[in-house]
Amino acid sequence: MAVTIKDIAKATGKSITTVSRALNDYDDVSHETKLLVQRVAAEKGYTPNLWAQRLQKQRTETIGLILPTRGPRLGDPFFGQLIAGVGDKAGEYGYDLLVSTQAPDRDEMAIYKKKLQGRQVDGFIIVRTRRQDRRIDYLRQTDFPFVVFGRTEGELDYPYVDEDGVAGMAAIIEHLVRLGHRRIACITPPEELMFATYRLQGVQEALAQHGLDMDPALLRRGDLTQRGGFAEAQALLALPQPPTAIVACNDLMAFGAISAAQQQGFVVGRDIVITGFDDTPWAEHSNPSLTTVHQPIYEIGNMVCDMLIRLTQGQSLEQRQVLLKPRLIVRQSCGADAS
Amino acid sequence: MAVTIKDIAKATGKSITTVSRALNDYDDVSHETKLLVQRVAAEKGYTPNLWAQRLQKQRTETIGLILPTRGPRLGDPFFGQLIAGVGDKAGEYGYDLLVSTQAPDRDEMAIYKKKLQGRQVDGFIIVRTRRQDRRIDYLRQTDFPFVVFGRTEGELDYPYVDEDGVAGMAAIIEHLVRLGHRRIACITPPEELMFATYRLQGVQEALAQHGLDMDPALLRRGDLTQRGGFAEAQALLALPQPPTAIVACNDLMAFGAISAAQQQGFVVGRDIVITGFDDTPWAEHSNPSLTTVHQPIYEIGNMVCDMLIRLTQGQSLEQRQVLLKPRLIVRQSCGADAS
DNA sequence: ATTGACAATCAAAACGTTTTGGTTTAAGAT
DNA sequence: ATCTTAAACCAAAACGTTTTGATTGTCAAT
Repeated sequence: MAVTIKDIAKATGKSITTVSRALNDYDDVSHETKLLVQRVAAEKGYTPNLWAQRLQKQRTETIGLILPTRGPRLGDPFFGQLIAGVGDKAGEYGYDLLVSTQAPDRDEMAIYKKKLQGRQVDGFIIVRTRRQDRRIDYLRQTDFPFVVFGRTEGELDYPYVDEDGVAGMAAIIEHLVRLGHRRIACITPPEELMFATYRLQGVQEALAQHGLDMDPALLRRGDLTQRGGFAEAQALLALPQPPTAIVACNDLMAFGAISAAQQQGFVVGRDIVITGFDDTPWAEHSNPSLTTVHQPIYEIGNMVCDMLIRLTQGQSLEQRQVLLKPRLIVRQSCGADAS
Repeated sequence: MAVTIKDIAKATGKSITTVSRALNDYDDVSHETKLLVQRVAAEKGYTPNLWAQRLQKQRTETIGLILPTRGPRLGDPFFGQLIAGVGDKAGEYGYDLLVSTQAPDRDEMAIYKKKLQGRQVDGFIIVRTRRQDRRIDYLRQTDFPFVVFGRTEGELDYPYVDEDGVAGMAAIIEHLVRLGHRRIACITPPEELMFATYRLQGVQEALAQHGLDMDPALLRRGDLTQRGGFAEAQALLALPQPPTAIVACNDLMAFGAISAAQQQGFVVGRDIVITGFDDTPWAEHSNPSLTTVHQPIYEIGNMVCDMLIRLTQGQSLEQRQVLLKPRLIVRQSCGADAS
């Protein structure tokens, strides 16, 4: 059936030891033997059995990514780009990417435990961090390699890559205040997510710096989906004193808010301005194009994967903790000209 | 370090054979021994080493999904939903999902070969089929399990799930013709993709049934991205005799076409109508909401994964080849009232 | 007392590969 | 001729688990 190292040994007249050492370029195997073994292996289509290798070498060369959601929410381009970034970098190193989705009937921590205790992955990438994140607590407690896209509350003594959401949202608020907006609403993510805290903090601090208090009625809790953004924007626009600006904490919710505004006859960018956060690939080409904060999700995927693989290979990281500077992208949804 | 079966054997005073058979519920192990072994294993946090199991059992319980693209294009909700559908179903069976990214260039087959020859997966899910698809040719030739989302040219003697793109596009054309449109443009996918052929066939046959020929100037080749749809719609709208309707073969390109039309001052749904295909989660909430053909990508992901796992477990499939009936979803982008 | 059946357990082999440490041969130095 | 060294190769053990087939002890029937 499948070609094994024994088949190559038989065909070459060498021992399985020599075949193995020839294929792995040991210096105590002659050049002639190496060429012979490698030729025969290629002819017969021999590929090492990975399970046998992993068992013997006690290495998996596999990255674990457990997506903290399931179902159609994975249509959110955030996840697609992240998987792309992680997957492409893992592929460069010859590592595998093991993806799991989180079903509601399955205990999240059980999945982590099973893969860790079964030594199925060399490390995990953690995404969409919560303020108190038991995933991170567990991995620290077991001293198992991981890298985080995001941060948590408390001691940040683990490697992470994050974008400065405080500064990003502050940049948006400052831009809107400069445009003359004083009644600014905010649609935030679910509060257990750590980035919700940072982004709201950025909004509130920037408002305070301009002597503006946020009217509590202008603070809505969204669920990161377009549908959620649509619903919250409808509620905001129905207020006795509706906002002149809606600051959504991610692009998806901003798209939903734009739809809600447009359906009520508002011209977005003139009658009301709406902003997002992420700069998903779609933001530039939507109508109107979306003002947002650029977050290089694909590149972050590359970075966290690179860091994790280096960690699992015993290499030191040049930077253990990276906080990316946000970049404000001004487009039509806040009134800028098409560009 | 990690708890092995030897540790449990030592702690229980039983042989490793008995421990294994107790954990795997063999009927020749006493109930008392089973309880003892299972208790000790739980206390010590024992999880079997998966590589050892896979080596011994010659089973991987892993599904291979090699996404035929790289980089930010994975932000396309098609891929996110597919991964969700496959991942959720794999999780239900306790199977792993191994995701790789690889553009369809000359290295593509090397990844398939490596995973197949290394017995790293039990089977593959193939997506975004081409008219001549060397992936499918290779898997058939090697008699390796796979299930396809889509079809190819020629003999369809493999298990697949697809949606009837001919009928779906025909339904759109008929709807537009009924609305009075006679100058209908079409933005197709790259022609090597098999579904491009089916969808264009649906367009052309439906037009012919109404005595309409497609003006070659109204046939544009897109690349499935929003940006591509934008560019093609711009070209179409710049024609001396622009179309009154643009039929895009996927939602992303339709969104791009909508943006292009709106930027030129057209009211989509009144001045021009635009349709898509997929019914991505965003189609309903965009502005205007998009008329499209529903394609249950998440459910298809479930189905192909289910079929593949059954195949790898030696079960027969109730249906080896599923052609889903399309469902036309009429929304505002073709002039329907908001609903 | 002997034999047969059954419950329960266990040693050994197996899976495919890598690594450790041993063996053999040939060449060069003494 | 003898000893040493280096090149090249190989047998055995190892990795952790599962499966096969053997063994042991007990009980019931003859």
